[in-house]
Amino acid sequence: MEGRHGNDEYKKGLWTVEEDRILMEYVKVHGKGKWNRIAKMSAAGLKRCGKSCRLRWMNYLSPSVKRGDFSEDEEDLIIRLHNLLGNRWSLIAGRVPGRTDNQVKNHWNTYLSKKLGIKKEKNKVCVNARLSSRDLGSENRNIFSKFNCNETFNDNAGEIATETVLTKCDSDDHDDAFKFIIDRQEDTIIDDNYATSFQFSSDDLSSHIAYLMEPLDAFSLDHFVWDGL
DNA sequence: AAATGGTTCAACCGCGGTTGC
DNA sequence: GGCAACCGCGGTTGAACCATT
Repeated sequence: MEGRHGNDEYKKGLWTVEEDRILMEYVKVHGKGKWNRIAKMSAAGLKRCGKSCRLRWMNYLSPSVKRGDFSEDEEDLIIRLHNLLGNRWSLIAGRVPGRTDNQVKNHWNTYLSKKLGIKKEKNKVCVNARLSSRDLGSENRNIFSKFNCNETFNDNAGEIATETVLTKCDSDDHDDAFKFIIDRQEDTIIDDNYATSFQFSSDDLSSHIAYLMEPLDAFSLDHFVWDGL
């Protein structure tokens, strides 16, 4: 594995103008990827590990990277996306044109989280799920302890898909009732209503439940009972 | 002017996932 | 299947910069 232990073979620290020039020249000729080859090419004369080269390109040198202050629109978008996705910086950055995950993460940690007064805390969500027989065949009712759950949010930012594993942690006397824990991302705050849906799947069954989430209020729809945050 | 403390952000680290042999 | 190389992610670090005393 690269990056383990100290390695005098490669230089660390801030990049110089000359190093940037060499890296840009390499990408111009050979394209992105195969970052570890750069240092091995003696002609390049760049004593940087592949990981460092990749990061420098992705976060700074790439023409698609936007520099400068974040606009209000960008900040609004990041806040809303963070509400939905938590600290999934890469996913968030993918929806903020020109911004990298590192930029978004830094801006959140140094500015936005303070502006919003957000404290770090684990946000586990408990869901009581009541799956009817038409969703869960009687012969399958007790054999599943975990469901893959693809959760799709929909708000003004568009549709966002996330993946969660719901772990069955309890069941009561009703043979069609289950309690699940959704381990959401840290720092998740929900301050607007938004549409969301769950797509459950296991080897032999699939179920789809859609509802409008109203944060902090218990609600139920169809055969779902929401236990709140 | 110097010392100190706070902030910013580029870069590093460790880890998990993917790919290819 | 096992292994190594590679890629990408999120958390963390620390040098540089700025503000205050």
